[in-house]
Amino acid sequence: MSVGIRHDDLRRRNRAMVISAVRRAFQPSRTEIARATGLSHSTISAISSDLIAEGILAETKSGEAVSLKRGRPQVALALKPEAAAVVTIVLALNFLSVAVVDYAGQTVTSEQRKLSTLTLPEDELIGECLAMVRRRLGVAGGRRIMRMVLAVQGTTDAGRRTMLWSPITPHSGIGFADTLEGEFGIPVTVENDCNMIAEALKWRDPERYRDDFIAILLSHGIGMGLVLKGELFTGTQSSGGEFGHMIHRPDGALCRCGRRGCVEAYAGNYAIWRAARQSSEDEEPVADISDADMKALAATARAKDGPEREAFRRAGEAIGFGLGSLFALIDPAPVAMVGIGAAAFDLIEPPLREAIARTAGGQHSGAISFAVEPDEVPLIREGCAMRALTFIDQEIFAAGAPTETPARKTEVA
Amino acid sequence: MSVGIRHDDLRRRNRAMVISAVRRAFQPSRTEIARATGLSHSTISAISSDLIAEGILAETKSGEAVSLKRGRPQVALALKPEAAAVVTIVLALNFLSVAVVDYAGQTVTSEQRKLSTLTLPEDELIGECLAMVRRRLGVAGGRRIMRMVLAVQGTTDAGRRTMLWSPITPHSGIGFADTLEGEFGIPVTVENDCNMIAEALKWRDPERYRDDFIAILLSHGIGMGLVLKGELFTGTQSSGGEFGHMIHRPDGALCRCGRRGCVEAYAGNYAIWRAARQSSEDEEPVADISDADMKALAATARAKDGPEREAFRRAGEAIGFGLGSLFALIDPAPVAMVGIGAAAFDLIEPPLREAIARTAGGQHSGAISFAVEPDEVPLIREGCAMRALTFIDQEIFAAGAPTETPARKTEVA
DNA sequence: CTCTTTTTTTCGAGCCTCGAAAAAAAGAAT
DNA sequence: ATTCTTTTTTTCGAGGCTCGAAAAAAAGAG
Repeated sequence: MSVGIRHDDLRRRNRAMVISAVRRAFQPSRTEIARATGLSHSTISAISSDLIAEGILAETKSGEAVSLKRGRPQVALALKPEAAAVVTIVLALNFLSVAVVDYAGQTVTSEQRKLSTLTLPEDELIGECLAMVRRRLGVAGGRRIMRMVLAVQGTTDAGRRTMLWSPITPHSGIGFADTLEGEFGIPVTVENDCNMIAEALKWRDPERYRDDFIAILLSHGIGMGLVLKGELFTGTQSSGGEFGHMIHRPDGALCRCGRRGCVEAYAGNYAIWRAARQSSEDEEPVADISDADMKALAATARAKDGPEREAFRRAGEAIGFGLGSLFALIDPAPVAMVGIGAAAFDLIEPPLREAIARTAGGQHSGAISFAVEPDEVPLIREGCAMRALTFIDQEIFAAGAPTETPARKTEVA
Repeated sequence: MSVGIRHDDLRRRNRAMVISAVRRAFQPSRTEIARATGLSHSTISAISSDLIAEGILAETKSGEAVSLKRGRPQVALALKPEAAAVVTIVLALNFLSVAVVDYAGQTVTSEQRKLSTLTLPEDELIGECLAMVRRRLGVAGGRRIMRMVLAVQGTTDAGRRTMLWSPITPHSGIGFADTLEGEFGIPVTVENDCNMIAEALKWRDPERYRDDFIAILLSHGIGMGLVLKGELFTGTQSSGGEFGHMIHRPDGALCRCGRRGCVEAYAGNYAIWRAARQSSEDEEPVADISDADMKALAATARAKDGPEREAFRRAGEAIGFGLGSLFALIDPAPVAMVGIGAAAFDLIEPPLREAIARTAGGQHSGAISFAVEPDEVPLIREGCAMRALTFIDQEIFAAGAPTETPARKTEVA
């Protein structure tokens, strides 16, 4: 049962509202914040002057944005870039990327490289992450890093501290959060990559991706990030939302997860590849397929009506029926198709729409809109950054300065 | 974006917390409320004395519950039955039931009868509801009815004012809420029956049905009520959660909804009936099957291994794969099987568990626990009552009396 | 009949938000 | 150039709310 509201919670929550309003809007004035939050001008004035004094917000002289109206001009408030910084770590198949992002959301420094995640021993995989973070922290100088977020394909535990399982490595149960916190002394969470994509879309296009939407990652496997009623949906015991492992055909094609008939076993890159080569559905999935190979496959499918086109058709059908089942549960919502598979969405869309129209969930299937974004890595990185920054907003800065005690010396025994 | 907390919201929310704590616990003392809400004793004292003065709560002298400890004995607080009352209306296939329930949750008067919902014209169907409510209100005397809730199979609109579609009647888009409000001048909502079952389970066994669980109604059709993170899950455009219309086998058996391959097309009573008679999967579903017939079918299936047993096996399989897909999305959770179909759960469970074990969502399928409750009507009624009562708690009584102003004369010019 | 223990109420302090009024900072009008 | 308007922002006192500490209440124990 949720707990009552203490008196001091009030300030904390309203501070959080103000910070959130500033992050959401582009440099709003105090008046705009008052309107957005429904709080009075006096309250906004008091809170914002506190936040400025604490170095969290700053007034921007900048634009002078030529006021066409008369009256006292509005003073724009902005997040102070130096107030904090965060580290994002994106770990994908054969790929690692680290960035430092300031409090206003600008990237300070970043690095990325290829590495063989499938063959690397566990300690070396972790070592590569640590080394890259260490290098970037060196470059980022004396910034006050307050949070790190690591995104990875696969499932995490509910506390978002451990990668339970991932297709990018044979190792499971890697406690990234503990390791990184031990090394750098900064709070860390481990997040599902598709959830971060969904988070990023919310910030990129809040008009379209507002309360309810679905991000589907079409890649070697199939992932999903789901936002319901404005909140990122996560499972109760894990990161949840394993759209790729909904059952498309009971006892059907062999999936990478070892079961049969999952959506992914028809729509993942390896499944399309397998079907295009007219291999048996019982054949073990291959480990990795290059983007170039998948593009070539799509080109062949576009050129002539052969097994390649049929493979994409079956992929679209699987996703269509999967979405139909999902929509039966949650009602139709906008969909973003992300990842290399989205580059072949022209092949997938017609059978997908045909399939979804044959389901109860796809009742108004014509009205369901799909957006396409083939490059997932920038989205994942943005999602990590926004997640880390909003954590600082809500959990650290909203709490305010530790009620004077001007010079407290922490003893280290 | 959610709105800031005004100062007067504070009291309202904490009053709601106190009322909710009293409804949840059995006659708690002020001390127990303080512990449950995390608020201070002084605050609880102030709020509860207000609520007593307003006639919402009352101290119970009753039990004297032999205090074994020394010290000032705790004074139990209880909801005052006369503070309000609600009307519940349960509309099911060929069945109508109305009850008046007092603020403490005790049934004051109730009535139920059979009627042919499938053949009744729309206005007569509505007329029967109105007449039964009118009769019960007559019996209930001068109680302050503050809310009505009508539960019905099928989908409602997001505002819960209109029954969009229901299998119990050929008519669609019936605006029950407007009609009832127009007739009785009391706020009304229209709810999905399975959602009310889930609501009731939360109150009946809060240990088991706490944050995440699933209620599945096995009846002529298949319905679901889903609770996630303690909140009843509803779709964004409708009542949502159409588990029965997730796709089990693409292009498979003909469903009552007109599509093919839905879970319901294998696991609904009509589907089991159709399969047991070895009819084609293309055969139009029959309109209704009596409970006695279904029980006889189950008895035959138990007695010998024939098409009847196979029909139940396929039903279990469909539900198992459906749950597997659902669990892929939300992680496994406790399940309650409700309705006449649950009386044959012994036939359904083994193939269900076998199927779910073959899905990624059913990873720890042995640990998934099923409870069985064949009689759904009392659950639906309880759910309606609790939903109506908690609405009064949160939205009406939490707001408090209209700030004294002992004799304010409103001028009408 | 006087302790001890536990629950409940009372009371003053400290915050917080709000509305009204004042101050500030411009453009428009004279 | 100076005086209106207009709009934004700050200031200030009032009113509420919760909290902790202390007091009061209501028992059982000794």
